[in-house]
Amino acid sequence: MGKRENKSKYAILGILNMSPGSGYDIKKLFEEKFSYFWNESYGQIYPILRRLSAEGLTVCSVKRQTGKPDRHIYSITDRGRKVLRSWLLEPAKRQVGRHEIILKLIFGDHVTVKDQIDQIEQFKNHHIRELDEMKNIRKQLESIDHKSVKPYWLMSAKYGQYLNKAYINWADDTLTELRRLMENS
Amino acid sequence: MGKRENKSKYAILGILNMSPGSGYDIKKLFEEKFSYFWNESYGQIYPILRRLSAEGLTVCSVKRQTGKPDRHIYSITDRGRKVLRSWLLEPAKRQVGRHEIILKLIFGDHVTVKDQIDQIEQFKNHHIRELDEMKNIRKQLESIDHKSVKPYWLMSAKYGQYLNKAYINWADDTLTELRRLMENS
DNA sequence: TAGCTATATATCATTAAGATATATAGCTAA
DNA sequence: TTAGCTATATATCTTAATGATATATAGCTA
Repeated sequence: MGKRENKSKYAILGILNMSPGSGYDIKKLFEEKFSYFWNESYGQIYPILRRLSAEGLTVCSVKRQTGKPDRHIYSITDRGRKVLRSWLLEPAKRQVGRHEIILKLIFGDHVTVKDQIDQIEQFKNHHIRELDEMKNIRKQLESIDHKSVKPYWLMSAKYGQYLNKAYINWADDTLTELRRLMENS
Repeated sequence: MGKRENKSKYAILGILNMSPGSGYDIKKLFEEKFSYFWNESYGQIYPILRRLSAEGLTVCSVKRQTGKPDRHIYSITDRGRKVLRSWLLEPAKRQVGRHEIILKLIFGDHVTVKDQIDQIEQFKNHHIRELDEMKNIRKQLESIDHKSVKPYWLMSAKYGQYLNKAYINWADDTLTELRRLMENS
């Protein structure tokens, strides 16, 4: 049994709880501020916004514009806040995720060790860049001084740092191993 | 542009390249040996197996059984191996993944700090258990002595260890921060 | 004997991701 | 100057992926 939940629904409610906005605003926010740990597509956002209003969890007001399409601005309702809250209290489910790099490693007695090394190096470089971005985000966050909200954003930036460091350390470890394999062959 | 790729297709080809098997075998293998970094559902496996055979990347032989449904055993072909190989050489794409725990943290100025602490503690416990499993897997791998294949499995077990340690360390860090927040309020 | 597990294939409904369609305005580089 | 890019804004379509369920039999166990 165990109903299948639409996570996007709660993610969107959460955003609207921070401040009202349009589908376009929501998408932009996910891209700019959440992209390291969450994404939403228009294919989810627009239909869900309509459904949320139909369910009374949000209300929509239309702002006419000239030249550009009208802005549909959604705000969360008290019912919406209640639904969001009960989701926040449920234990967070872990999503397994697909770690392509590991699949390729395991299947890769099929390619050369040199090819494997290239793979891992690209992987490592990606995470070095991402770690760097995380450090910048953290620096920016530490400079602002918005009580109450700030600590949570800081924690999430740290999350990114911890993870990226783990990826990089694993890559280094694996690269030494692979280089040893290459020499002994 | 940039075609959308079906990763499951390559994952399944990779499994069949290790040894021929049925859809059921493939599912079981993913659950037993890959579940920490990759999963496949029947909804993907069976249609893809048929498609692979239609494309000449696998061949299927039927083994009649009494009482149980016939076993459809798929083997990879040379063309299949070529397709797999070219995928293995492409740079592994990173999937962003949805880190529910972070969403809940950021949205959670809405629940009590105590609730947040409970969330993070559950998260931490989950990863402590998983780290433990990883250590066992690694111990088992180190006891076997299958040249050539073993190192890749070991590297993937280490990957799990590095990641789980990062999750646990982040959780500890975050918990101290949350407890400080609770005291100062 | 009722319920659970294992074997085995198959499909269905959702959920999610990614790409594209439509339309206008403003900016920029050939 | 005009062709192309970026930004604003909504909307939809296809494909991929997940999770649940259907069907059917055998063997084990409480």
